[in-house]
Amino acid sequence: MPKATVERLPLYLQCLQAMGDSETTVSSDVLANIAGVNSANVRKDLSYLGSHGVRGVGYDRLELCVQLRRALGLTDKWPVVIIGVGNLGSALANYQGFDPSGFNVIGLYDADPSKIGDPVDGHRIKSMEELELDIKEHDVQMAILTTPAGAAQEVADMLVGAGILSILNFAPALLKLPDTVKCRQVDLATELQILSYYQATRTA
Amino acid sequence: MPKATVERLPLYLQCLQAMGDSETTVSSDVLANIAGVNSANVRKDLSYLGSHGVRGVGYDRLELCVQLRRALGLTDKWPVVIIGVGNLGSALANYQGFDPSGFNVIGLYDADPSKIGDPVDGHRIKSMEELELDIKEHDVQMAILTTPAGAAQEVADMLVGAGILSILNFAPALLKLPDTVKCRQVDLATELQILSYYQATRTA
DNA sequence: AGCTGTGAACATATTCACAGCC
DNA sequence: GGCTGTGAATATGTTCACAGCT
Repeated sequence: MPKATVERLPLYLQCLQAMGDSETTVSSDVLANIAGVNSANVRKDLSYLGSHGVRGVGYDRLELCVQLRRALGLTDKWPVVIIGVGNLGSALANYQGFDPSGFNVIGLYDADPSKIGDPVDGHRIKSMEELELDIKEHDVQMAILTTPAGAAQEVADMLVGAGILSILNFAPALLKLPDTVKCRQVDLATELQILSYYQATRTA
Repeated sequence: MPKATVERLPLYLQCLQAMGDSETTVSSDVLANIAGVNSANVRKDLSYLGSHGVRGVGYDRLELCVQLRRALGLTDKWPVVIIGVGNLGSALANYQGFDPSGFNVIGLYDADPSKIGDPVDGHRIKSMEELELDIKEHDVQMAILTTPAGAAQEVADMLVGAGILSILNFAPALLKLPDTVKCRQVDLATELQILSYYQATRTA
């Protein structure tokens, strides 16, 4: 499946879920409008699912959700760990969308001994030693990194050593990782700077 | 400038800044390695800056930083507002990277009357009425949206009405905006789901 | 009539490969 | 020798346009 398509599938899923149960059927045109994409693009993307829309009608909304979830590997819940329980880590820990999206936060970890044991959204913050054990015990493959930039690489190395294969990195630091590990970087400064470019170009 | 290039410029800037003052000169090869990009790609990207690297030597690091910042429209600081001071909004308010990145948080706003006046990182949370006034008074063009999903569209409409032209949206909701307004969506569930796809494909 | 699925056309992005300069 | 800048080649992504099904 093309990279560009993979990156749009969650968007379609989000659109379909947001529509609610009012519609049983959705056309590529309607979905395209909500998602802000060309309708041919939607059809081509969905064709990779081996999806079967009905000509003259559209796609069955619920069946399409199931197919999207299957294609994205969301049939079972992935266990994930969150490392670094500062403001951002706490914010993510409190996020209510993990479960419906297909993920299960199994633990929060921090290097600061004074935080260990503190409650956050039904969890108690655990130590880095426990992190390594938990990853191995629960076969965790995905980690969310919300440490300060300075600690990110060190933690990442440990995660990789423990068997983590996918990292979602919110720390403003570029990680050096083996290419067996997939990483997505979410960076506030980067996003704002991209907006800045278009904002500046507008007036120029 | 190509969209793909614009989205890489902040990355280069981040790499150059992270290098510190040890190097006065950088080759496309070195930068490419740190950024995880092909070196021809780096050179082509930088050629849009009207940059002048020196053959046989490379680029002057500091001059390149200046050129990148200029190209991204970061010569002056952009005033930005943050709307929705929950966990995530607080996390962003405490982020130390705004100033060096070229942004200046001028205010935090929340719809919840019980929060108004609370201190967060040197600011006091203000009301939505003040938001509208502040935007007009300071000519603010960029807003960061960290409200709950349910409130996002309503707030966005207000922002657009007040004159905001760029929105960085962390709320898990797709905004319907006039096409004069540029929006970037940062969505945790989406990012994890993309990782899920690659994680699942790995074993399949 | 209304929609999907898809080949063909087009557009964008990446990489190669090398001439040209320091 | 070592690097940049860039045309040409390739790869990827998007959109058009329409045949084909219901």
